[in-house]
Amino acid sequence: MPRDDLPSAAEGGIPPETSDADRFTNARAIRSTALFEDYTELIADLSEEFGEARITDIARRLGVTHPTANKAVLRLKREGLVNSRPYRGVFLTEAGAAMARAVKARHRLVVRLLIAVGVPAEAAEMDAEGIEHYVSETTLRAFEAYLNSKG
Amino acid sequence: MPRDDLPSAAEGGIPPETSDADRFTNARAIRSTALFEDYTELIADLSEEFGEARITDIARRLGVTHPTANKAVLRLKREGLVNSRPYRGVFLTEAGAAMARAVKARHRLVVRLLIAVGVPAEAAEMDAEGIEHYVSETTLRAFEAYLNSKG
DNA sequence: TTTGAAATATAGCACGTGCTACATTCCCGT
DNA sequence: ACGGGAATGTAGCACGTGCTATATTTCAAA
Ligand SMILES: [Mn+2]
Ligand SMILES: [Mn+2]
Ligand SMILES: [Mn+2]
Ligand SMILES: [Mn+2]
Repeated sequence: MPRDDLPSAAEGGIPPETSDADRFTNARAIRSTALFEDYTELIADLSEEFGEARITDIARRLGVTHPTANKAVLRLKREGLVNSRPYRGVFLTEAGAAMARAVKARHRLVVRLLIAVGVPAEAAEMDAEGIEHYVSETTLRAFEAYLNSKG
Repeated sequence: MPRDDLPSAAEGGIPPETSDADRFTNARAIRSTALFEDYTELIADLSEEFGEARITDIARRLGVTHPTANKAVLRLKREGLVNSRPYRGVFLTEAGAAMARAVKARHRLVVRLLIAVGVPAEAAEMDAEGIEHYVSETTLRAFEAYLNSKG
């Protein structure tokens, strides 16, 4: 039977529109896609710079070892985000390229917003790498509106 | 030997102050502490509401199963952030309470900042749950300054 | 054309973070 | 005081994300 020496968490509160659990569940879901977002964005950058994305370059840019990058690329492949053949470069699929575009746009917008509210550029760049993944469409549009309403 | 049919990533660029790898490494480090931050903040909330934090309540608020919460609490304990005895509640240590205070302050500040730049309250609450963990001290101070410079 | 160093791949370890299934303990109502 | 349902704990699975060590492949210089 439920305890009742202490007030139950289930009773006594107006049911909030968004429960705590919803927020945390949302954050967990995003956490599991954040790595893919960073990879696709990076692969897009490398492809533009060098014409292809090599495992070694991916690993060095991310600050991980090659085996880690290689394993991640296999997961990206399984998810249909990249194409790759052994000992060759990694290339984004259409889905991967679409993700890369979205992530890059978000990344830039977050940095711009942070700088606009007075965050030093250095810190803005650093923090944006994590923040970007958690910014919803709604928030993104608000950032855009805010930046447009300025100089 | 290095390829040279394509320009190497190592050459040809001014060494940037903060490398890409630094940003990603920083984000990875934060990701590994984000869960602890959410737990300590939540345990502080439950302790204030009910006088103690029970595993079941923690699990329900986070939207995970009890075994998951239980295992996480064991990790928190190992890290010296909580005290707990079998079949009893979970209590923050001084270190845990300090973390909870810092995280809660950050959480609130992030929500306020988001709302201040025009993000709807609902989205601000949702996004802040992920964003909060990646906001550095520098950025935090910038947020404070920005909010003080407003009504 | 041979060959060796760089690049890439694979094997296997550690640990985190989730789950389900099952065991144990607690404590309220009777 | 005791019986049973709720709470808590534990075992074990899956998979992600990192690592080191080792094997394999590629390609440009000799
Ligand atoms: Mn990122
Ligand atoms: Mn990014
Ligand atoms: Mn959080
Ligand atoms: Mn929080």
